[in-house]
Amino acid sequence: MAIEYKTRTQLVVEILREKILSGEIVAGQPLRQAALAEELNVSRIPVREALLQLEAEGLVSFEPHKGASATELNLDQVDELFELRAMIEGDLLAASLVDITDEALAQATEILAKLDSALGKENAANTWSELNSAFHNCLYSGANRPQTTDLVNILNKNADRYIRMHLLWAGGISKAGPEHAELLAFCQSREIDKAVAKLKQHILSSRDEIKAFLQQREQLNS
Amino acid sequence: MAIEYKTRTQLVVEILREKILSGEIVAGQPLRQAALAEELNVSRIPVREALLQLEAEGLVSFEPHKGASATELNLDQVDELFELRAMIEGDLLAASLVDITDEALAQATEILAKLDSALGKENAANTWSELNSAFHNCLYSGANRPQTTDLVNILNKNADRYIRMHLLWAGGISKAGPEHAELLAFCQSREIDKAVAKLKQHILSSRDEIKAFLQQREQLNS
DNA sequence: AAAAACTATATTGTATACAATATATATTAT
DNA sequence: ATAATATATATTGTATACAATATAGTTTTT
Repeated sequence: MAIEYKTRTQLVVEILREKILSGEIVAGQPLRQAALAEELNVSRIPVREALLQLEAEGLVSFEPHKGASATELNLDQVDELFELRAMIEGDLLAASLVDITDEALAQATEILAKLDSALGKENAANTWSELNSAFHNCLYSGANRPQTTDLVNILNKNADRYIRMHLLWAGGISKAGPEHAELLAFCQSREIDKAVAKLKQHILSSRDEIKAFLQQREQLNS
Repeated sequence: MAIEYKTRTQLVVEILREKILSGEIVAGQPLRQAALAEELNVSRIPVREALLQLEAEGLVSFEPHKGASATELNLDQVDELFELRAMIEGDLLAASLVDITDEALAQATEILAKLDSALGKENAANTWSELNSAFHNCLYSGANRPQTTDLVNILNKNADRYIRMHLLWAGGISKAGPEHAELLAFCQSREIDKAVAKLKQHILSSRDEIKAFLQQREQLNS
C-alpha cells in the first residue's frame, strides 16, 4: 500500500473531524484558530482551510470575524437529518439492487460479521461507525450514482456523531444487529421493496432511539 | 437596508460563482490562484478559501498540488443531479403544502408574474434563475426543514449552470412557463399529490431538454 | 447608577515571503 | 532516436507578519 502524502490541511481536517465525531470537541464550544494551530504544530492557514471544509460537511459553523464552533443539532434537526437519509438511501438502495454484484453482497456479509464481533469490544464506537458506513456503502455500490453516494456520506458523517454518542452512553443501537441481517437477506434474495422498507425502518428506528436518548439527557440538564 | 461589509473571501466566492454559472469561466479550464488574485486585487489566501467553498458547492474541483478547475458535468451526472432534485424537492413540497400560508402563495404568484415578463428581456438568464429559485423556495417555505432547504439550494446552484446555458443557447426551457402556472394552481387548491407530480415532471422535463441540448452539442464537437 | 464613548485586548482576515510539489525543459545514457 | 535522469520553471502549500474587526473593560457623560 502506497503511503499517501497529505497536505497539512487534509491532516487537520481528519484530526478535527475525528475530535468532533468522538465528542472530544464539544458542540457549541468555540474553535480558536491560534490554539488549534499551536496544538497541531501548524500555522493558522491550514487550520482555517480545514474549518472551511468541515463547515461544508456540516460539522462546523464558521461566522466571519466571530470564529468557528462545532455545530449542534437540536431534536428537530436530528429528525430532519434522519428522514432525509431514509429517503435518499432508500432510493439509492433500490437503484443499486437492480444490478448489484454477488461480489459486493459477499463483501457486505463479511463486514457484517466484523460488525457483530466489534460491538462488545473496546473502542467499539469508532470501529463500529466505520464498519457500519462500509456496510451501507457496499449495498449502494450497484447504483453507480457517485454524486448521490457522496451526499449520503456527508449526511452520515453528521448522523455519525449521534450514533456514536448513543453507542457510548446508552450501550448502542439495540436493534441494529438483527436489522442489518434482515436487510442483507432481502438484498441477497433481490426483494427490492422489502429491502428498501427494512432499510428505511432501520434508519428511522435508530432516529427514534437517538431522539429518546437526547430527550432524556435534556431533561437531566434542566 | 444596511450595507453588509463582507470579507474578501466572500466577495471572491460571489464573483467566481457568478463567472462559473454564467459560463464566463469555462468548465475544465484551470483556475490559477495567482492570476485570479491579481485580477481581483487580493492575495492568494482569499482566492484559495473561495475555491474551497466553491468546491463544497460542487462548482469547482480542487486537487492538492495540482490546482482547481470549474467542474464539468457529463450526461450521467446531469441525470443524477436532476433526479435527486426531483425526489428531494417533491418530498419537500409535499411537507410544505400541509401548512403553507396564503401569504407565501400570494408571493409565489407575484414572482411568477415577474418570471414570465423577464423571459423576453435582455439579461434574461441571470434574473430568470434568481426568480426561478425564489419561486420554488416560496413553495417550500411551509415545510420548515432548514437543512433540506439548504441542500436543495446547493443542488440548484449546480443545476443552474445548465439551465442558464440552455436559456442562453437554445432560447430557454420552453415548457417552464405553463408548468409553473399549473404547479401553482395545484398548490393553491392544496392538491398535494397533483402538485408533487407536476413538480417532479417539471424538473425531469427540464432535465430532458438540457440533456438533449448537451447531446446535440457533443455531436457537433466530435 | 445607567448609558454612552472610549480605550485595550483578543481574535480573525489577508498580504507577503518562503517551502514543497508538480510540470516542462534540457541533458545524459543506452 | 528513445528512454531515463537531471535541472529549471511554474504553481501550489504554509509560515509569518501585519491589518481589520469584535469583545471586554474602563472612563466619561447624563
